[in-house]
Amino acid sequence: MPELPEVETIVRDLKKKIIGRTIKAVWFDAPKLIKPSAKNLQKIKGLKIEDIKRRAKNILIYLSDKKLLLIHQKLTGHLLYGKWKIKKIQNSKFKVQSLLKGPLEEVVNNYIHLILYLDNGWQMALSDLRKFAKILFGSQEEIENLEEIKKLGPEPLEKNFDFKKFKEAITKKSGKIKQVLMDQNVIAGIGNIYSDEILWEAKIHPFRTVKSLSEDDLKKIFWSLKKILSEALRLRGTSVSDYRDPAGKKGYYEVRRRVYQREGEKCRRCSALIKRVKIAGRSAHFCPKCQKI
DNA sequence: AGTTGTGTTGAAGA
DNA sequence: ATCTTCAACACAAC
Repeated sequence: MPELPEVETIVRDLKKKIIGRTIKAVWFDAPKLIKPSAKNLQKIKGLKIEDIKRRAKNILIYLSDKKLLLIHQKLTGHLLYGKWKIKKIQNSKFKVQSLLKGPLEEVVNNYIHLILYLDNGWQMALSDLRKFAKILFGSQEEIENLEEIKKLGPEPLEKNFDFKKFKEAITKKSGKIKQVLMDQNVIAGIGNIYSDEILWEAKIHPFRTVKSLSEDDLKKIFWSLKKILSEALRLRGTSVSDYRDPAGKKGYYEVRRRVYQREGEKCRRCSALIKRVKIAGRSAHFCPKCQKI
């Protein structure tokens, strides 16, 4: 599940590889993922990759001719950089196969549904097991001005995101703190993994309402947010299930996890057993002893 | 072997 | 408006 640290890792790695390259051809087998239409994506041929940025969990690939390719990897998508061949098997079926040995051969990297062929003989591909990803191709102006992009909350790792901005953002919403932290229009880039991790670090129960939080509680959450997200970014993200970097390799935050998917294991602070409960259809992990209501 | 969990987002329902 | 539920999809685990 790519959240801010994972998406940022992908963007930074891709920057080193594909900026300056021209797209020679495009292949895909899941046209439903592509908006406004898959046919329209053919117009990407011949365009040059000028820059890559991240906004929330979106990857923005800036192209020549003032065009923009937006990719949201959703749950199981991740961009890869490598070389593949499309192998035909009987009755018009086919299989995408990595030509490079190593991590790219791993099963999680073999749900390729989009390939951009670059002018250096390499390719950028999207692997997405569940086919939830969103691919948007259009003019820079058109995509940057989409309501869903414009209404996104502030970027939490930016230097100018201070406690004042955090408090402003978080207190404009009501509800449980975990849900508010995951709201992309409050703060951009936090999902299920890091909301659990941040609240454990801050010793705040995920069910606490924003209204019930003291100034001191908010400060603890703010500093935990900065600490956890930057640590996860430094460790190149979490690969509990299918996230991989563009080389197909895992992130290292997995081994440092405090609570996420550690139900029944010992709390790293007090040795109580980590609990998992449902909140609005998704699971929240927390320590029942350190994180009191 | 059918059911459930997985977790992002937008849309639909209440 | 604001909340919750669901659908999109594939696979593992039970």
